[in-house]
Amino acid sequence: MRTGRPRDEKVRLAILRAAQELVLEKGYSAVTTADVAKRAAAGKQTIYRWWPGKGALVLDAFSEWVSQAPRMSRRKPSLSSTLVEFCRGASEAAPVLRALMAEAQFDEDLHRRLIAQLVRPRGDELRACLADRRPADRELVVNVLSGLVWQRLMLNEPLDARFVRFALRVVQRI
Amino acid sequence: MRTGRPRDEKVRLAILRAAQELVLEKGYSAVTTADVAKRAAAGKQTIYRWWPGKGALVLDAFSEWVSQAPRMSRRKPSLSSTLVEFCRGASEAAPVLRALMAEAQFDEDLHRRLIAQLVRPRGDELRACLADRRPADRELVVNVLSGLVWQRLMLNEPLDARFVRFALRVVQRI
Amino acid sequence: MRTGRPRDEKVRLAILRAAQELVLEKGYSAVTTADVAKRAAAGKQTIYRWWPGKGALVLDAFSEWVSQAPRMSRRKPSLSSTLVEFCRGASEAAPVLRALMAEAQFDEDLHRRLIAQLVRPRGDELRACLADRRPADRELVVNVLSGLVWQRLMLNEPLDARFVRFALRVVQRI
Amino acid sequence: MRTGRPRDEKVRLAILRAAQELVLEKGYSAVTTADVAKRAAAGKQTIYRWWPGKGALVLDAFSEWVSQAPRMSRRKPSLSSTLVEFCRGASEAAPVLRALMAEAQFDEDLHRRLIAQLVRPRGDELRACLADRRPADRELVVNVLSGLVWQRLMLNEPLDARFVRFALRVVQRI
DNA sequence: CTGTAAACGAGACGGTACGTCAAGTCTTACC
DNA sequence: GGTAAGACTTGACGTACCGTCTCGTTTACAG
Repeated sequence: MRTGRPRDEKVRLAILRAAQELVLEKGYSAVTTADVAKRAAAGKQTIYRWWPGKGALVLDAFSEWVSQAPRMSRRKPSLSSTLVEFCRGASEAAPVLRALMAEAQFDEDLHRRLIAQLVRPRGDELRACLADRRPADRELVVNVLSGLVWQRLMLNEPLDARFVRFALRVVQRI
Repeated sequence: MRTGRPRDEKVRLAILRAAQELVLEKGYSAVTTADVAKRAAAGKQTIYRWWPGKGALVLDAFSEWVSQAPRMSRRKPSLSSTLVEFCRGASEAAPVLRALMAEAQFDEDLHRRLIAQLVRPRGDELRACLADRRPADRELVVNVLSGLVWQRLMLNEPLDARFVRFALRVVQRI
Repeated sequence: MRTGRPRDEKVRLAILRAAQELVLEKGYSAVTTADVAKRAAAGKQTIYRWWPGKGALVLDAFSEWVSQAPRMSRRKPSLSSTLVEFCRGASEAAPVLRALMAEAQFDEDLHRRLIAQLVRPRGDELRACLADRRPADRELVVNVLSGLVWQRLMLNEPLDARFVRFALRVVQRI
Repeated sequence: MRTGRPRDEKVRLAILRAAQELVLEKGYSAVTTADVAKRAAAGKQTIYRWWPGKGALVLDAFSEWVSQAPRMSRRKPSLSSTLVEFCRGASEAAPVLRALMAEAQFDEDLHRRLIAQLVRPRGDELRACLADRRPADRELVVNVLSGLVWQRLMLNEPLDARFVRFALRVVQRI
């Protein structure tokens, strides 16, 4: 049986919400774990008990945010609509995504989490839209598309409609 | 006319060499400007007088390194040989490139320098190999290739021969 | 009438024993209430329910220890033998006594407890050996002797036989 | 030759003054190194560069304070006047002295500093007043007097005129 | 040859974030 | 209501790195 005081879900949510708000307000690098604790009316120690650092915390905060917009559609979505939606989300969260990917370059653990929580799921979504392609082609397309998107993010170029058309044109050629 | 003591070229080179050595030995994030100054038998101030920070310094250090292997060939190189060479270089310097691109996400100025000194030149090299393609296609291919490479770097996946074959296959389809 | 579960004497003793052991093993300041709880297989709350803090707990732990060596002698003991015994005890427990007196300087409540449980009883023992002196002299001697001992403790100087001779010489002069 | 930027005397004094002021205002344990740094408009690191911690800093701050009241008298002062002066100073600074002696019980280095900077000098002053006594007696008296004073401090009892008379009576008997 | 002005090595400095630690309180389920 | 377990808030701690500053010294060029 589990003993001791159970983890307080309200505190967990308050921390995630505070992290998200602060990052949106001031940007990733201007936020400190102490700021988040303050805003969440929590102790710094509580944050460090459950997350290894700012990166993993912010990643969780935005992972939950993404998950709150569930993909309900029962039917297989089209590639183009998925890509549009994909770029819209990435565009909104661009500063956070850039910061997380950057931080992950300095932090092996965060790198793993980032891939598992953000990179892979998005790849899988794309893959799901390409069920009718041959497996080898599918990987090609997924790699090219996500490569284009991440490059665009890191080079701080817009992920707009023009980009989506560009990407789709590339894919049709393959 | 400029008066005062002129900049000491030996010092400049010692700093660049020290930066390069230390980054190769301990990795980008484990090196501080103070470390570089110490190793180069220079003062921290001398570093900050000529570079805005660690990022720009390391970028310069590795730009010079890259330039030391000049592309001598007078004749237009093939895309595949260029890509092979490209990946070989990127693979060797992968940890530094990852760190610089990451740091650039937090530093507007470094971001500009990185694009001007590393990203754009490499794009131009690729473009030069694609002189026979239609301009629109050329951009497509350059984008896709550099997207694939940077993604590979940031996800810490190998830029090996298998990857080169993969990339070339993609390009041939376009 | 008292309701609810009565205080568990075994727990009380386990806590006191754990506190004593740990303080002897690692020293007062290296021990935390959490450590004591762990060793005693008790909860931190149980400690804080019955003692205001580490200081009072350790004081109790060592008060009991001291009391376990009860002074049985029915006849009035001599000053010199009392002093010898006094110094022997103080010497053994010196680190704890130093720490408790130190802690008491930052904690009003512990200060009172320390005086009531350790300082005053020892003064009274001395007083009992000086029944044949004039009251005013008696206070003089008690003050001088306990002053010498506490000073010796706080300055971390030995309370050895040489010191006892020294102290007795002082007293004979008064 | 001394190289590098020399230590800034103004900063050193600002830190000592800030430490002294804050300790007098809020009491030793309510003051943190960060507070002192803030008040002195200094960096925390600057404090830790020159002092091992709060204890040594406060000790220095009050050592200087004591030294600013120099004993100018060329002629040998009387024991009683020295003792009066002694008690007056100890009485004023009582809270700080108690805290420092307490802290020193947990900190070997501070203990040494405290003895060298405060305990020994005061003992020497007393010794100087007892030049006409036999050496063995002298030590006796010095020990008894300082023992009485420190005990009085640690037990938080007043070092008033009554105490001085008491102490002098003791000494005359020896 | 001499004065001036910038470069330089050394390292102190103010500032800020970090991650850890202990103290004391609170919340479960069990007894 | 006592108890074990352990999560919680709070706040000090000491460290690390950043970029600036302030010394004394060195080096070129100007007068």
